[in-house]
Amino acid sequence: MVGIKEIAKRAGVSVSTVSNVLNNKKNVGEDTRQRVHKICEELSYHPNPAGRGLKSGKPETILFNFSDFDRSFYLKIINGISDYVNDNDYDLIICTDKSCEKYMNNSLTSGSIILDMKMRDEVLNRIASENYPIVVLDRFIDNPFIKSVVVNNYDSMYELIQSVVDRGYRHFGFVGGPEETADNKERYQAFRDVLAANHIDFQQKSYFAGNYREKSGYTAAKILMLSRELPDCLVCANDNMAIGAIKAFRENGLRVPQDIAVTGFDNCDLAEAMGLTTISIPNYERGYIAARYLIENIRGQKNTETFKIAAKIIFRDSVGHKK
Amino acid sequence: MVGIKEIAKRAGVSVSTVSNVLNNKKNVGEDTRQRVHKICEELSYHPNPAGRGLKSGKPETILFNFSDFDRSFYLKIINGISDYVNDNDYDLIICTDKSCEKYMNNSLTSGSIILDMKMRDEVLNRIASENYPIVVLDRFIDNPFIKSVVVNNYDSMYELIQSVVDRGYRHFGFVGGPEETADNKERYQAFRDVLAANHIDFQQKSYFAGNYREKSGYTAAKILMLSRELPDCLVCANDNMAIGAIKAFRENGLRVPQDIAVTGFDNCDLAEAMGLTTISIPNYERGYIAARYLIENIRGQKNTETFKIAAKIIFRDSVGHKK
DNA sequence: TTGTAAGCGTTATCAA
DNA sequence: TTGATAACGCTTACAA
Repeated sequence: MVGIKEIAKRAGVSVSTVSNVLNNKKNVGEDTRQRVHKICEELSYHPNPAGRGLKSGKPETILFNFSDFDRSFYLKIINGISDYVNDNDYDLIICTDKSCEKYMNNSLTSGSIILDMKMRDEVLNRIASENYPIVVLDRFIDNPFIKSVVVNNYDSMYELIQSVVDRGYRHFGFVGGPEETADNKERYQAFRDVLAANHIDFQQKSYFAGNYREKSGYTAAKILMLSRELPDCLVCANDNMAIGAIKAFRENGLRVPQDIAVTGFDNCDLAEAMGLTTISIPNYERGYIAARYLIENIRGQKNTETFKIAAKIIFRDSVGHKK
Repeated sequence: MVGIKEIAKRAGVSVSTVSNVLNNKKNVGEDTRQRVHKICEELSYHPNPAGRGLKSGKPETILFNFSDFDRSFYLKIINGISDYVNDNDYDLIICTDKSCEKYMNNSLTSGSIILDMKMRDEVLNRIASENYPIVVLDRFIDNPFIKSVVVNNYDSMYELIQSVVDRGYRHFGFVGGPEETADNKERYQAFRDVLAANHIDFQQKSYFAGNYREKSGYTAAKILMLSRELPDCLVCANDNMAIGAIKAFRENGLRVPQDIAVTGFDNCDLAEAMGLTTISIPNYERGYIAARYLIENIRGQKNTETFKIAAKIIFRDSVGHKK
């Protein structure tokens, strides 16, 4: 592995001069600069971030952490993060599991964006500091060094369900996501609040606990079909589960929306093809904004007010009009 | 940031003892071991990989590099890599752009899996070495330290097109991917070879150059519809472009497959919903296998024979039977 | 304008 | 069973 010493030797200068060239310090002669650059080029030398970070603690790199491979819109979030980060001359590394804690220190990365729910709040509270800011997606943490970027789940879900009620639907089922997650709680609460506001009854037996995966929506629908009376409309806390439910209904000869309407949340790639009524989350923008706040905070700003992203309701064929 | 010194001080021992505890050396007293572990726990201390890598050069971490966010099956590849890597007590970091070269050295990572075509062969040839093995996906590099894991594009495409010919189709169009990529070349070659074997004429004007994005398939179809005579079947080098083409056809009132059949390659999420006849690449397995070979080579094996993954043909409604 | 040397957090060697 | 110390690749005072 070619290092700074090798470059220095070949250029006939000291390592500090090479370092100065690479860090664009002005105290170095033009000819020396040229020579060093040329040699670095030839040997395709890249400073080792390990050595660099160890010393200076300013590793122009940020970390993104996620782990749910079933949620394909994550790629859009990564895309948004990646674009902002590149435009601002930072690097991005992504970790997909708990081991990312090892990289969350300011000799390797200068801040993190966290999406993985497996990363506990308490751990983040311990790691976040004056010189290691963190941005969390889809949850709220009250900490002066952690900024939350969340989707406005409540308002958009409220509006969607109210529209469905306006179309004449009165009997609802609900398939929830992981119960401890903030977004699931808000989506469910909005759903319940609309029903209450419209004096519509909802029984606990019509609630199905899922995990945001397609399979769990499929299973919920199968169970639902065993019951005596089907609801008019099955509200799902995300698209994957809604799609699973639609598949189950169709397999059993039920028509969507004539026999039962279905709604989702996310507007994933498949939602359009399946004709699913859902709520569109601007994922690219979400990543972009998260990266922007993180880098601003790394650069000294202290903005940790929670940011709420607006979502957009999209009506498609999976909901009709009930006379 | 809490480091080994802090732990040593609190435990009343030297840094080397702490290091020995953390690396499970046997030359340390049981009580000392316990005490050190307890303190690490309390402070949630993780050894800094920068310092560690710098010294020992054995950073149980591998790197994955990709950058095309439009290809959502990449998540499945990452999933496969992640699972194998975790099962073998390695860590995974992912880089999405050229800056990953910085992390491709054995003080930070011990090997890489490369999917991004923007990473040039010559660069990889320079980086790969005895103690930095590389696995490349979807391309072939002849280097004793680089293993290629590729999809058997040719055989599966050949079989698919022959089946389409068997169903009576005789007039073909082709939408290609980036011309320099190996997979596009093989898919196109198989296509041409089937036509030749069946004495079917193919004119250059029926070839459309795309870039694997949906938009380019859409555009190709739009252009195609301007020509006097439509082919019976439009063969696309991947699903995204096939889906773009189908959308364009439908917008113009053409029915698939009655007016024109369409085939893809990849079996992406949308393919099923769109009823697209395509070739299924086992992506999870692809990632898993790539990670397996990489880690085996890191551990001293020297297996750089090219590995070909079999793909599976899936007939759906986008191809019918031509009388 | 350039070079010397200390120090970043860790592991490895060797002495105690 | 432990501890002192050099070394890893790099940056940064500071000296020349």
